[in-house]
Amino acid sequence: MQPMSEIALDKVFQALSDSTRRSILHRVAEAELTISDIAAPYDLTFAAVSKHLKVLEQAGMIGRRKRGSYQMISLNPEALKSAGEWLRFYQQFWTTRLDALKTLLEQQEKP
Amino acid sequence: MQPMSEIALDKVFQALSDSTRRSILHRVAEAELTISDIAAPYDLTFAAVSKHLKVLEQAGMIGRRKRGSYQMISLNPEALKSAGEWLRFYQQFWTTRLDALKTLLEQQEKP
DNA sequence: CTAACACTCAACTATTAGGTTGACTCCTGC
DNA sequence: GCAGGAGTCAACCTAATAGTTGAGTGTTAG
Repeated sequence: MQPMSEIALDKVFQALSDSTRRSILHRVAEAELTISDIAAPYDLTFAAVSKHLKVLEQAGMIGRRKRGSYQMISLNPEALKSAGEWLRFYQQFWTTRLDALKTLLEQQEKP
Repeated sequence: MQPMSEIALDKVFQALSDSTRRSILHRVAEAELTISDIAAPYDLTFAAVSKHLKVLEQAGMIGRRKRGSYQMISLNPEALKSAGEWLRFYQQFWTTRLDALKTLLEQQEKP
């Protein structure tokens, strides 16, 4: 998979930066839901939830499927995967640097 | 490691949603830098870079160390790790669901 | 001591985000 | 065909972000 564009990554991380949206992702990951289902547990208006879904959709993280007068919302994990890959890069850096530090310290202990 | 609080995750993902800040993280991951070093390549004022660093610091993603009149900025990957773990959870969900779907389809093909 | 460097802080501006309300559209069941 | 449920859209408000400028604080070198 080719790396995500910077702008796409902006959108994914921005979408993830709101706990309501993370909660929506969590629930949608477990089952396809209608927008009413999604909205029910939150103390928000329908329109507000609809906006959150738009943010998630424009970040490529969810998909919609029309089913009569309902829409079924489902997780699209490709975008999450890209964000995960981005982060893994830094964790790798971290591990490498810690190892280097450890080696350095060991060398100083017994020169 | 205990899971990050929702608010802490908000801050981490919010911090990651700006490409300048991701770029700063990238460079800081490779070497400890002064703030002047960090600011140099960007077409931004010093103060703007200072603000970005504040955002990263409050998200727990970088650390500062005073060294005379300089400050050395370094990566703190613990926060990135938490974000990575959060994302991995969803990728796992995805994999599981795809496997379930595949099994279902195979059962339908040869009943 | 002071000049210069390395920042930081406060104030201001413009844009974006998250939320509301109310009107509108589009299906479905009767 | 029309009433009602499912959802979207537009207008508006408020708070937060990203940026600027300019003044202020430490620290070091000469």
